[in-house]
Amino acid sequence: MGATKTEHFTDEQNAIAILAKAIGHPARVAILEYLLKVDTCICGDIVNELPLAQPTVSQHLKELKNAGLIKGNIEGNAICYCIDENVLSKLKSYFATISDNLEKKKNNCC
Amino acid sequence: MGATKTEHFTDEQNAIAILAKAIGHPARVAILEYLLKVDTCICGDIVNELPLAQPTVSQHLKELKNAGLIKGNIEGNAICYCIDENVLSKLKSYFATISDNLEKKKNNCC
DNA sequence: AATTATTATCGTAATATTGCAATATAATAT
DNA sequence: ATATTATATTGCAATATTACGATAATAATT
Repeated sequence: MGATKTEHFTDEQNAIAILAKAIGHPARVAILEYLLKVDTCICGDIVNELPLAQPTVSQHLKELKNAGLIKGNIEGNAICYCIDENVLSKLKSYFATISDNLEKKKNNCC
Repeated sequence: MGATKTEHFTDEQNAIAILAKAIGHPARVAILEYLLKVDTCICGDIVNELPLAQPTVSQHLKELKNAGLIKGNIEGNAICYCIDENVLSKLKSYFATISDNLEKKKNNCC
C-alpha cells in the first residue's frame, strides 16, 4: 500500500488533483510566477532565480511539464519553457465555479 | 535532504503551495466536491461516498483542515465539516490573475 | 576536434505521503 | 452503567517526493 487509488475517482477529479499536486510545491509556484513575469520565455535562468541546484530545478520543470502546466520548446542550445494558457484557464474556471457556488449557498454552518 | 526548502520561498508562494498540495489528491478533490454538493454539511457520510477506509478519510479530512481549506464543528455526536469560503475565494483570484495575465500577454512562443 | 554552455538523467539518501487494521475517544441512546 | 455511533489516533508497510552530486547528452562556439 501507499499508492494513490486513482482508479476509484473520476477523470476530472484525477485531472484536478494532478494539476494541484504539481502546483503543491513552493519551488514550482515560484517557477510559474517567474514564467509569468518574464516577457520572453527563454528560461535557462530559472536556475539562477531559485535557491535550488540545477538538477532539482530540472526535476521540478519536468513535473510541471508532466502535469501539463508548462510546455517546452528547444531553442537552439537552451530550452524555452512557458505556461500552458489553456490549463491555467481550466484551473481558473474550476476554482471560480467552486467559489461562486459557495457564495450562492451561504450556508454558514461552520 | 528530502525535505522541502520552505524557508527560501515567499510566504505567498508557500501559502499557495500548501493549498494546492492539499487539493493534490483525488480523494481530497472528491471530498471538496461532495461538501460543495450537499446542502447541509453534516458530513459523517463522506466515508460512505469514498472508496477508502474510515481512518484514511479521516486523515484526508485532517490534511484539508490543516491546509485551511475546510473547517469542522462538533455537532453533538458527529462532526460538521465545510469548505472555508475565504480560502477558496483566494484560490479563485490567484488563478484568475495568472490566467488573465497570460491572456493579456499572448506571447505564444511555445 | 576540443571547449563551453545548457539541460537532462542516474543514483541515492532523507523525508513525506498513502492506506489500513487496531485501538482510542467522545457523545448519545438504551 | 453499557452499548452504540461517529470520529480520531497510533503504528506500520508500501510507495512517492525532494534534493543533489556525478555524469551524460546536445548544441553552439572557438
